[in-house]
Amino acid sequence: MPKRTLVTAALPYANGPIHIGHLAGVYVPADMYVRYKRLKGEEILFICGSDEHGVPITISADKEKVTPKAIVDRYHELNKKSFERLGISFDYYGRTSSEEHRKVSQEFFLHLLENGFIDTKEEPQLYDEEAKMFLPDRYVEGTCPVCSNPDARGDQCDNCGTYLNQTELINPRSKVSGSKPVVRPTKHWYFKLSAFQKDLENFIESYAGKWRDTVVQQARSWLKSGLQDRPITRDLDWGVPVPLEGAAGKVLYVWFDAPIGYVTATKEHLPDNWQYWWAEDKDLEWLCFLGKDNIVFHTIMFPAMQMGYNKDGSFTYRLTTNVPANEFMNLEGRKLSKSRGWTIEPHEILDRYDADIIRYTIACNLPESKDSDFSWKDLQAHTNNELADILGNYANRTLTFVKNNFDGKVPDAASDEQYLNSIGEAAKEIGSLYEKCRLREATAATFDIIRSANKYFNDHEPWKLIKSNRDDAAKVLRTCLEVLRAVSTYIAPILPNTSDRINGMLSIPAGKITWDNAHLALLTGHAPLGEIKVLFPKLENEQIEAELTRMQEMATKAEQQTAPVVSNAKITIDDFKKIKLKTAKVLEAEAVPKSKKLLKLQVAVGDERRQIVAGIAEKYTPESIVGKTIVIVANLESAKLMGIESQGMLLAVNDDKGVVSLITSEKESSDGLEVR
RNA sequence: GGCGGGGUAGCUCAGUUGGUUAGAGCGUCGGAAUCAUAAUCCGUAGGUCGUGGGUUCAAAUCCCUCCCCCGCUACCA
Repeated sequence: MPKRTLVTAALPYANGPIHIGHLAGVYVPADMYVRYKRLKGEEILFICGSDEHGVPITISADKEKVTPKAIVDRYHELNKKSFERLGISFDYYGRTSSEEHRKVSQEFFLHLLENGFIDTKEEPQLYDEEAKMFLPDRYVEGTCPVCSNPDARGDQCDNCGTYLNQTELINPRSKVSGSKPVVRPTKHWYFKLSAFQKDLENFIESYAGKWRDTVVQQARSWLKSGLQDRPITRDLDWGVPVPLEGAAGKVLYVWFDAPIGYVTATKEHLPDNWQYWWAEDKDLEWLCFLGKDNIVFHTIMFPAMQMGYNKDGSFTYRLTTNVPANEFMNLEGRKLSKSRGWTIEPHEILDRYDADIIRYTIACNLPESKDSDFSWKDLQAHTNNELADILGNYANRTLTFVKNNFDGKVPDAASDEQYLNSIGEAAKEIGSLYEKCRLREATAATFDIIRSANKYFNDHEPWKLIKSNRDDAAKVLRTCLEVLRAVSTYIAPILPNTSDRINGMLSIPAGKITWDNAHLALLTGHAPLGEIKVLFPKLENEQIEAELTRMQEMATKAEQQTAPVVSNAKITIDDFKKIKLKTAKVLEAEAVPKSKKLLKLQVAVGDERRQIVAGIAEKYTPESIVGKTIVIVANLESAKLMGIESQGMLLAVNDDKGVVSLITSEKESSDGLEVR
């Protein structure tokens, strides 16, 4: 069988639009790789699709009072469209809510069950008697047992950050009916991940030194900690139903069914031939493009699932042969965050910007070895200084020169083979960078070729030759045109639209030229060229400023929406009198172990001694606070923070970066005095 | 808190089996040229390689401390 490569890109979660971070981490690099391979004439299949199950989607649906299907339909279509507009050239873009995916996932589950890698466990879980359903973590709210926040979620308390088990919540309430849920035993299915410890260690070590270091290290880190069996079912009605008797209301956990989506999509695309891309075969490679948050699922979880499936020998899945995971891309120096309004979504900006300039800016800043940054000024700089000035201007000066001096026809002259061959050599180097998934370097090296072409034009001064020796000028321009044609191939993985546009101006049909023959002289003398168009108009400062302003506005708006509602209602003096503020002298202070922010203080309030736990450790050391006279709220209900009782609260000036300064009394005053 | 990754020129990033004056692109400054979207080409300046220590004849590179950023994770390696 011929050597072939399956490329998958992590399935975007259909609970929102993809953003520029996804593009940089996964889809642009995957697409560049795939397009390169196609130009090499290699057999390749590029698979992706929407990941459409899981609790966050049902929560969004509840919030909007629509069905989960309505949510995933919306974002599936939106994202699919965005990918098309960006030229991400999937061979097939599936979705995990499809009927085929249900079948494939259930078959996978049953096969693992038969092979003995799935267990069941009974465990207590909260059940909503009114809604008649078990409640997944996030469907329960209640009082946090650690910090007493009344609105902690079943999986985590947003106030103190503690991860919780839903049964730990005090006064739990169902988000579905509002009623108080009861604890009931429920059965869940577990994948025996622990059984694959040894096999996975061998698997990962066999790729040590070949895969990116960060990927191997991350996987090792998981293995070192010892693998635990993981639950693969949840009580939910949105997802792939567990195909067993007595499993009503149980669906497969999204982490289990999502990677199977790669198989499903292949099957839907090639119903009769999908095994060609999935059956173990030394000539078949499988590359998983994904972001760093996804490494564990593709190096540990899914390989283990495949190993379990393969055990009986009826079908042997190809395990991944490379996981070129990327780090994250920040935006204007800050982390991307949809909830903070700090994001760029392709469907928003593709009306204003050529997809290729976005692809190029991303390609120049791929977060291959560490987090990188996307900024509008950077987009402007790359567009104006490189795309317009180096590539666009090279095309323009060459074509215009031919138009003005050679009647707009390819000069009928021999080209400079030595120079063309040197370009062919450079392209070989670039090819090996693509093979190694060093795509940012490949991008830079590609533009070095175009820089050399500008230099060639300069050095040979055809504008002088045309007056003294027309034949020599013809040779130079013929060469420059051939180089432009070659360049249109070399840029195709990065700038597919631009490549087509250049081919159009050269009047050559796309498709006949390969990566390996692109440097050969392939034009025909006297062939007329097409209409010359400017490839990249420059981006003006005003336009970039407008984008920055727009982003600030979005962020401000998001902040206002999420900011806690501060009541503007006036309070009476009597209300204020309810709060007893007193001075207190700090006698002792120590850091609370295992906490970042907390200090445990012993304070004197008059004759009384109190213990107060305060979140000021990031700004104050225990030593620096001992002896200070501070202000506390003396009649606050006591609370437990990290299991330590706190009898009161101290006052301090806060800003968004945390506590800035304690409120102390200006003059030395004794403790226990009232503050008014 | 634990684990993993990162902290190198104004900006975005390369660079570790330790070894001559630490690299690239962009930006800066100067020059050449004028075919071209004033676009190109050549040259210049600019870094105590996060901090503090250690190993070594020699450290951006190896070891240790600490600080900062990112991801994963949560009675836990």
